[in-house]
Amino acid sequence: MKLSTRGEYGLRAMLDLAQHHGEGPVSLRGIAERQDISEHYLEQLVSSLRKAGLVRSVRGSQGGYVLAREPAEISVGDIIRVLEGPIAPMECVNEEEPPECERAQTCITRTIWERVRDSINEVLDSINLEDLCAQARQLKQSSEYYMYYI
Amino acid sequence: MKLSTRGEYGLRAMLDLAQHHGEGPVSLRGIAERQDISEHYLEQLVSSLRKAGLVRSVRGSQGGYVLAREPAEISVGDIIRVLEGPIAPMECVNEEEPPECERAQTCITRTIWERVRDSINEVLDSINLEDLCAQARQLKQSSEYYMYYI
DNA sequence: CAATATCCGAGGGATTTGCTATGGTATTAA
DNA sequence: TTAATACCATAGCAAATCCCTCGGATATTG
Repeated sequence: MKLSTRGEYGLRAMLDLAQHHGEGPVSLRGIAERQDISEHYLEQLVSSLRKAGLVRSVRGSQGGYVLAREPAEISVGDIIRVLEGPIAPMECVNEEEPPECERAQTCITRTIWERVRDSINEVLDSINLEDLCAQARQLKQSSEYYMYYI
Repeated sequence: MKLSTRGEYGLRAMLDLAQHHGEGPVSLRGIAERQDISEHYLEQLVSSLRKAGLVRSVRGSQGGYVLAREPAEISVGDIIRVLEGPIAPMECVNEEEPPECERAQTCITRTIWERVRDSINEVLDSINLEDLCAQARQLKQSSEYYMYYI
């Protein structure tokens, strides 16, 4: 029941882009350094995000990536589902490619997994990148306040 | 973000025990046959459940396993956490063995995983074996009703 | 004693994860 | 033109995890 690093790194990269939103293209190298992620690995993740339409790329020197929509318009769920595939604690409740299962009609435990799936999606969809940016600003401010009084 | 077969099989085995609750020890072979699970593999799962105090064993001929508590007193969460380990979409929000993480104090995304973890636990803890038995009885009845009118 | 069970530890093949490596091509700012 | 960037594909691979299997030892009933 763990997320892989794809989701973790990808979300951190997207948050990084959100924090630089409006400042022009952000290079992969910059993200990789700030987030301490292998640049090459990150390339694979961002490629998925681009194909899914969550980021746009700007090629050439001084190029990089920008968010394809406003931070408030991109939910954590959008990002995680691109990088990890559809949320489903069991294959049998995969919303995109529901596999055949002869037990399907008589399976008691199945409704549990549906409820788990829905509740995860609800949480992930309730948080967007703007929320996370606001949280980051708040955290930064409170730590500066703390520094001031040392 | 998948559960392994440990959780799936283990829960089905526990449901099987709940459905035979009060009828004396149920053998692994019986469970394995009804649930179509390898008996040897099931043995390992049930061993964990026994060590966790969810089932009691009766050794020897005519032996088997019985639930250690009433079906209504055993939640799906109890079972899944024994077999899959503590629910945590990311290691950093593992409630039992929180790993050290230098980002911990400044990590924005962490709160997301905490909320996901809590919502999964909430769902799993809201369902117990008696609920599932009731659902199974209902399903059986409605299918018999259906058969009657064919 | 024989049959039926649980109990236990070791092992092992297949798959997935989390990268790294290689070697480019295409595009653009300066 | 040059440097900096995105873009692409393919391959490899060590480590971990998953999903069991195997071969017993031990306990209980009849």
